[in-house]
Amino acid sequence: MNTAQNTRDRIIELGRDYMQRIGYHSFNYKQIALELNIKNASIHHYFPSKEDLGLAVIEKDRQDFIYLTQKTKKAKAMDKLQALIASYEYYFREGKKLCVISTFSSSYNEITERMKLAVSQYAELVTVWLAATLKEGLESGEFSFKESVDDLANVWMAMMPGALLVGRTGGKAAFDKTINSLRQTVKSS
Amino acid sequence: MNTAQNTRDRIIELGRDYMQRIGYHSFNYKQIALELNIKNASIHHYFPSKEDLGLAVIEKDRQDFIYLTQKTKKAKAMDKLQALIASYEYYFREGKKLCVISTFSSSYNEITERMKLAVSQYAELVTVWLAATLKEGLESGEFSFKESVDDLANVWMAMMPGALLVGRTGGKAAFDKTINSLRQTVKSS
DNA sequence: ACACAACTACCTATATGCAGGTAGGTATTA
DNA sequence: TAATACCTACCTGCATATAGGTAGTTGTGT
Repeated sequence: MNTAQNTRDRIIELGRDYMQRIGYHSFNYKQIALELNIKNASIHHYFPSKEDLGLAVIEKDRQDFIYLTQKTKKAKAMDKLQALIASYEYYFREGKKLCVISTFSSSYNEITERMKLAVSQYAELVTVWLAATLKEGLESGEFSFKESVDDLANVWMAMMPGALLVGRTGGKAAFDKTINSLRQTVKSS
Repeated sequence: MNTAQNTRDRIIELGRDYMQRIGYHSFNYKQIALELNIKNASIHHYFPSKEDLGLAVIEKDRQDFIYLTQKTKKAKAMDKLQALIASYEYYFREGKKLCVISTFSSSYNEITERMKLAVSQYAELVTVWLAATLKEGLESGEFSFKESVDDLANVWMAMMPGALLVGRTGGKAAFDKTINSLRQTVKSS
């Protein structure tokens, strides 16, 4: 997904990266202005307010997720889940980042209504996809678990960002353990 | 634990509350100065730097956790876990707060080394207590699960804050579902 | 083919506001 | 009289945002 061609796209990519690392509010225009060799004001040319950039980052990430789901459309259920896990492993490896959803969830009480809506809808989209994928794997006999599909989708939604948080304080070992436990949830009994 | 008598303690309590709601960096001295009817500079009298207050908040929360473990020392394993869960339910109910550990984990890449150490040690303390409690319940026959005690402790460490994050975007229903699934982990087959 | 209008992608300079922090003073209590 | 618990009055730095300008490009009518 790192196909940033023009300045606008590069701002979104860099912005997303910083936000995932240090959070939406700690991130500032100066950092990316410096890296892109443009001025602070030029970022305002593309994104008049910080909220605009925040929304663009959420939308970009949502598009990337949709792309991931389409790319794996014909894969086995486990491979679909593994594709998602892989991106989380990438986040952790590259600077202990959080995912975009948990980044904005962390700042949820201090973002605008439009942003809250955007994150919530994005989170719902992922939840629905997870539930569908779990159901698919269950029906094909690939998975085995006792919880309801919806409940397990919820568990995944909580544990994936949870693993990233735990990994920040507990290091790679803690992160890996959590992800492994997560994989086991579809192979219980 | 809300037994704030003197100004110093009240600053810690209010500081903790704000940090859990909006994060360590978004929180500022003015807010609590206003609520306590003192001036910004007076907070610096007790906590010369923001880091000092951050460390005090972590330490206070750690003490509260230790108090919880001692209060439930002779309780059944499930009641111990339930006591911890209850505080998370309280966090969610009262303003969609995060727990202190996940609050600082969220800001992990932008806090000082001393704070990182304090959070990590605190997280380790909780993990160890969880593992001990899970082991206790398993050996007494109260619990039943197939994972290793350490792995399941890790799952709890990830899912409790995860539930709070999920609850922010998905509302009370999502939070409750996740917590229920968490409870089921000690009763699987 | 050429003049001119309009747009894109930046720039400089500056306003505004706020956050963390300090210096030094006062009032109260032990 | 010394410590404690505040205060007033600042400084500094930085972050978001705006106003207004320039250089180059693209489109359009005659």
